[in-house]
Amino acid sequence: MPELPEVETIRTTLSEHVSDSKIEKVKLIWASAVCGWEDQSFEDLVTGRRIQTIDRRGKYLLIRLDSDLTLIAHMRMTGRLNYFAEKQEPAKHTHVVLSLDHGEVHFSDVRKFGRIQAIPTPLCFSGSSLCKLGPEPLEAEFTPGILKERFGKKKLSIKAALLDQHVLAGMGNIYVDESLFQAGISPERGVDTLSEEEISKLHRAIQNVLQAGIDAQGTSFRDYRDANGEKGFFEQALQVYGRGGKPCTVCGQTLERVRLAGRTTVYCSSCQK
DNA sequence: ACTAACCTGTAA
DNA sequence: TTACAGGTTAGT
Repeated sequence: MPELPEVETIRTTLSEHVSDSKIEKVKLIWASAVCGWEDQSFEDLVTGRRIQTIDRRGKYLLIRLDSDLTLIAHMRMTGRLNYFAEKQEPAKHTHVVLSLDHGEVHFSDVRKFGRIQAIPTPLCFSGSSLCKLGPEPLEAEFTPGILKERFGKKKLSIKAALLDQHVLAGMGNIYVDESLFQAGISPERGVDTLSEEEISKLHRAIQNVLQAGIDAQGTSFRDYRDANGEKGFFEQALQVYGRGGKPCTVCGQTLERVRLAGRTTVYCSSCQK
């Protein structure tokens, strides 16, 4: 489900409620959703800790606890983190309940792909999947030159390259298709065929689209909700994702729907070359 | 570089 | 009944 804008929205909406809260109790309804550290269980590590801040890296949430512990959470397709001010009976598909000194956080996930892993903070970027992630697309250090460098001399479609979290962190199927549309580049193009100008255009499109997604609090095409259970409204702004067979909003031509890099891909063969 | 696997729900 | 869904990983 969530890509960078959705994860960022969960981060901000959850932070508002839980910063400086103490986790008094951990209830595991489906224990495989969590992972402890070495021989210490998730419950033992987390119980009694205080939540400090929440960071984000790509599509990962980093929930910083005191005593140098971090919870690395990934929502995958349908994961949710919800905050409730009052004690709640866990809804269907809720796997973990964190009882705070005020309120509760519920982690739920219909498809059971999402995970929350407890790890010592100093090991966050060396001992986890975070260490190999590509650059953060909205940070100042991310330039067209860096994007070109990340593509290297790979022999990949631009669609596959942008979906690869080691190339660039945080993009998923929605925002890749939208960025390529805005840049006027066909998803089938090989990364090695892009000119400097096209890479610059793509760089700008990526930043525009992701920032617009954050401003709209994400895309709730299906399941996505923020920590308050609210939908995002970027769906209204989608130009291509989910619009295969419909007319292009710019030129009116019917949008193509193909399978690329294992994912459904929608684009306008007239506007995107 | 592609496919299957991990899961459940929904829509065709 | 089948195909497909916002993701990632481990296999060919």
